Amino acid sequence: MPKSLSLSKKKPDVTCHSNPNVSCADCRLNTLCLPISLHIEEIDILDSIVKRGRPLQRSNYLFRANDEFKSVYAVRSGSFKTYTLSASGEEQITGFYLPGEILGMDGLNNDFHSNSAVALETSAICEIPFTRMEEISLTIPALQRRFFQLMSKEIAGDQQLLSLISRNTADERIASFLLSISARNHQRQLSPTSFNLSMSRTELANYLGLTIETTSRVFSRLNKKGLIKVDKKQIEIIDMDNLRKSAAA
Amino acid sequence: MPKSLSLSKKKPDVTCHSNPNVSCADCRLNTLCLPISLHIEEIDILDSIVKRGRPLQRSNYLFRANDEFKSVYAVRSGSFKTYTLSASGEEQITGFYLPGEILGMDGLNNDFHSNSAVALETSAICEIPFTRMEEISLTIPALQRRFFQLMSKEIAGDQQLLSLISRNTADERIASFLLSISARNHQRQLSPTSFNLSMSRTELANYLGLTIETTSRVFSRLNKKGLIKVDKKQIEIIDMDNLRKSAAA
DNA sequence: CGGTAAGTTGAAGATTTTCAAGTTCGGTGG
DNA sequence: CCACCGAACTTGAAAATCTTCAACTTACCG
Repeated sequence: MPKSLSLSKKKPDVTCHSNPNVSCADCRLNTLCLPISLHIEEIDILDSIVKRGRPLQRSNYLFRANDEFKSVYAVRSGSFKTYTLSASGEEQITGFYLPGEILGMDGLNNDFHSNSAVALETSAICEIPFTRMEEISLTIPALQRRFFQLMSKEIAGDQQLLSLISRNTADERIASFLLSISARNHQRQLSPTSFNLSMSRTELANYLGLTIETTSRVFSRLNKKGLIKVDKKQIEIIDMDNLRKSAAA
Repeated sequence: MPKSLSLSKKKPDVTCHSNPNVSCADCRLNTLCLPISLHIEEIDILDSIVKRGRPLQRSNYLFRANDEFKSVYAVRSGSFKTYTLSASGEEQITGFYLPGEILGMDGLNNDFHSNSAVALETSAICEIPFTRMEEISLTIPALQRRFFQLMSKEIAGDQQLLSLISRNTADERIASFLLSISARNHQRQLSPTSFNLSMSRTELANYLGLTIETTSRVFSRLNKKGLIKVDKKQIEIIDMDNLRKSAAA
């Protein structure tokens, strides 16, 4: 996806969030990401342990299930999916992660990741070594609290998804999903009505507990009803009010 | 809510886990609960902030959605369900909690509980004031880590449930659920093959994303197949191997 | 002992899945 | 630059599972 890709090289450009030179203090995502509610000195300490690597290409793994848990990761640009394998070995997508969101917290349970994480497009991440973070958390209570919050939010998100899948129809699930992406884009100063889905229909179907055919049919239906305009992965929300009603359930 | 108020009267009976006088160090659940991997001195510090209250009766609330978040709770005896309300106001049960399990972590996100928690039977709990726990966590790294682990486990559990609901048939869901209860009982030195479900069919159906009728039919079917013996809420697992196969998917 | 809540069972209906056939897109090589 | 190939997606029709509606039985509580 045509997001950024600035491959460093040139002068520091603090406006571009995929630039590996941008510190947490300067990062335009720091109102969404881990640093929320930290003071500037605290942010600098956090910043000192963050590793900023080169971008991952589409379908590259950030970590795999059963990898040793060492770090959590903040999405700097691009997007990721995480998935677990079900008892029978099928992929179950557990989340999509956008810039400013944290992934990898599934690994704290027993020192190994239970999920795998894959880049859906060219993406950049900030790696936060967990042991280091734990150490500095002991001296920055706000950071400890923030991390608890993030995990709690993850739980809340999973529970909401659970409710969505277990109580709502296919149309409602897709509509809710689109509204979720819309809202998350809005938080990032991106258009809430026009965006590009970085995941395939298959991945979306999997996430929402549907088949690809049903998912495809729902997109066609919402398109025909005039609630959204679908052009492959490019989505435009035409009638937000009625899309909300479709999601309501 | 009728929390704390430890009645403490008679002589300490360390064998009974619903006795409010049992300290963490003596509690027979301390290999499951928060104290895992803490040293004895650390357990004593943790113990000093734990409030042990009188039992809650069936259908009493431990906390309600939108209550201010103050504490997390360890189940001492009995059992609880937690639930959220969906967009349309329907109850979505998010978990069942057995002795030694921790609930209430949904509240860290924004200082208010997103779930409500209700006793399914007469139950006792240990209340752990969260601010106090955060404070002592700063001096007991193992406790901080343990709490991260518990939250991570909660996430893993939710994701597994998600996968179960979104990929498995009604029979598989019920079979998996029974196996889960069986395993958790086993951890508590209770019979893994004979136990009493503390939740109603309606609650179980809700939790597994089914209707009560389907749930009832599945119980009848598993009973007829000779995998389990159902007598109201009393369940006996007759053929563990085939029950596992039924859950496999 | 009666009344209400909980659970069971049957039959019809509905949504989603499965199976199948196309279509479109995107990349690759000629 | 175009043609070709596979992957992704779309659409239709049949099949399956689950839900809904309904009637009935059983259990629980005062």
